[in-house]
Amino acid sequence: MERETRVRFAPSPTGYIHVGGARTALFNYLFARNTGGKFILRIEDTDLERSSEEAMRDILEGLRWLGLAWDEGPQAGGSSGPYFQAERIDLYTGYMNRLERDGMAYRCYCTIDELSAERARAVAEGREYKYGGKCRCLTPGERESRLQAGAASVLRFAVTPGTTVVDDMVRGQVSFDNALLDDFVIVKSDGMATYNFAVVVDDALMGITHVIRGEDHLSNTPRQILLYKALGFELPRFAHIPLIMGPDRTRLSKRHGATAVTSYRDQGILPQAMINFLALLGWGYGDKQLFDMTELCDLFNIERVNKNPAVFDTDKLEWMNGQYIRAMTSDDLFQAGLPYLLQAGLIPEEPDDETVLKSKEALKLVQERLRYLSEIPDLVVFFFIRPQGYEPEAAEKWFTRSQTADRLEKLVSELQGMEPFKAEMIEPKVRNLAAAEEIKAGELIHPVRLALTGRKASPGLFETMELIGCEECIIRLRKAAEFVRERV
RNA sequence: GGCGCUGUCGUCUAGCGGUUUAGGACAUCGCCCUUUCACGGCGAAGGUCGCGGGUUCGAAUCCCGCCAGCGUCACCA
Repeated sequence: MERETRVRFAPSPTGYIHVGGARTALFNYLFARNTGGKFILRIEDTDLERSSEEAMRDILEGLRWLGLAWDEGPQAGGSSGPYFQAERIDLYTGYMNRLERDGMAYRCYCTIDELSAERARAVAEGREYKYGGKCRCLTPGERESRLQAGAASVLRFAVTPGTTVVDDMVRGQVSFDNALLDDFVIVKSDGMATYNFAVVVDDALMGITHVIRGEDHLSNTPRQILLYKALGFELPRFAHIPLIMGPDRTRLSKRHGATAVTSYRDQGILPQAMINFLALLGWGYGDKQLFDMTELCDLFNIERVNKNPAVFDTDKLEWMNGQYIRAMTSDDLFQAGLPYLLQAGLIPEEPDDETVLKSKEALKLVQERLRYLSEIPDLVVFFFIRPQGYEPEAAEKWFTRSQTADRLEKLVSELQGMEPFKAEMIEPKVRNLAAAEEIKAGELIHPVRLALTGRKASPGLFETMELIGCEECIIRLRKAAEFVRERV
């Protein structure tokens, strides 16, 4: 029996969660579910300067919204905590000391100023900069005297010559010459472990079996492998997934507009659509385009992740969102649309049954034209509020002749007292009137639509009329007739 | 600059030496449906598979070189 797979998503709470991070989290999640393993969330919050409570909340909220539930981590608990790196710092000291004692790491007394001067010099001379290993050659005596003097120091890992190969599940074998790695810092002068050191210890202690992360970490991997070996930890499998880029093919950033997961939520992207879209960025399964989470968990396979970076293009996301919106039940659509109706002030905080019913009907009528939930208010206003004006372009076309006013009024008398006021009964009335007037149905339908909705486009006219209601239709038709007369 | 990764329609991708006149999806355009807008259906356009060599009877698929893009080179994670 193989060891249970354990993967982790380890964001640092230095900013909101963006689509790239979400995609990394998703692939980890899918891998865990696919292999029957555990998905762990660890917060890398050791950079107190840049970490914030707010970013933390955004990350948790974003993951939860996407449905990427973590098996272990903040608010979920687990037996390999703590899950905040800031609370794990004591765990590192033993390992630091061991490396130093075993001579695999050494104290370096070079100051930041010295080093940056050295680097500046190298850059000025067009050489590449690499730490020279000056302090590696300190004699025991020199070390002792610096220690006595209480000089500040960092701990550097003593890289030994050779080649380190990363056996990557998506990229295959990638080898690095150790000579190109300088003696990197593993403990900062304040005693805190650096990222490279901390991840290794954390991942090892948490029993992480597969490290799935962005390709930007690939070049750090040989250093980490060296550390795993030095510490005697079992190596995890690595999988470096391609980066997500902006349309200009540079790494996606705020510059490219909306990249925050929560901003898509606010625009009314459904989490299922976001998940589906993200999954298809770097992964695919034949010609199939639409996958729900269950299918994804079932079919996901890290070996099928492709190596090339993908451009984040929301066209397809919008289409997918439309697909998912159309697949919603009336109740689900109402629940999802409610915040938008509320925010637009179209319905009260605690709507009565009649309003709820009407809202559901309205949403049903616009369901197939939605791409974002945020489009809802604009598409349904006229069901709730009498039009305040008419789209000029449409008025120009349909509201220019006095006959139109006559016809609108004739329709009013047709409609008066109609009972029940149903689409299938309204339709013949309108069509018959058009016939009687010897005009095509459209010639009447268009002005009526404009009169009732103020728009040139709307859901089917007869269904729209039914929902607006007989009385209100009559009022609107009369107002429009009046408007036309004044205009001509 | 060193190192590393990547390179198939505008975008996401299928393709793993022959059944490929390179397939699908989004976007675009056209037609149909139709009271409008959508939805849906049908169809079109769009790729000299980064470029150049080679291997092979045969290459998008294998090899080499080049070019381009990206990533990474911190006491940041």
